[in-house]
Amino acid sequence: MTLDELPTGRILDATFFERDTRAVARDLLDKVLVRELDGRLLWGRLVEVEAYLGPRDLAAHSRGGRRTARTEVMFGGPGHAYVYFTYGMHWCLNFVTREMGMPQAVLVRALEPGPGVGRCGGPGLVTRALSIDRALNGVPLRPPDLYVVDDGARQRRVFVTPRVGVQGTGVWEKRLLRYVVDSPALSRPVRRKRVRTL
DNA sequence: ACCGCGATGCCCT
DNA sequence: GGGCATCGCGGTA
Repeated sequence: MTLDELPTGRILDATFFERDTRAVARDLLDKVLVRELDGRLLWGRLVEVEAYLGPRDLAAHSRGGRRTARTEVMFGGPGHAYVYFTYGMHWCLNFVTREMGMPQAVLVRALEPGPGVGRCGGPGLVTRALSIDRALNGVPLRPPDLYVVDDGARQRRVFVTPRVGVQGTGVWEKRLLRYVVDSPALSRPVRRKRVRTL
């Protein structure tokens, strides 16, 4: 087996995503995100994600049950991509979780990049490296565009921290909803003092 | 190491 | 008009 072979295995389907969002986030770590584009395969191993818990989560786009053109795909059921634009230049990729009508999601923050894939140490870098933009908003997480594979790799120890860039939301900015495994590809390194094991 | 800030455009209880 | 689930650079140390 060569290093540039795509890891193969079971593709995670909607039943995987139709669960507690924190459990989905944790279980996604060390799975492989695959992007197919013009017959090319771009992939990376998930090492950093965040859970966004819907209407009551003041840091979520769907806080207060906001249902707008932007948030609409989060209401559409599990196993779809939610892609949004921020800071005038970055796209961010999420996986929609929970049953239809429950607007929750997991934000993809970092990957260990596969061969030929650029740095993925941050949500804007992930989408740039994998050519993900608004064209993928709402697509189902299955071939031929975008999907997640369980290649059987054993999951490393999981750490939890507060979410990045979440401020001014009271208790929500302290909650441990960022899930990481210790990897050089993280957007911010695991610092023992600020991290708990899950 | 940390901190500040500019870029840039979309969203909007 | 104000804020934003970001990034990279430049300054100070």
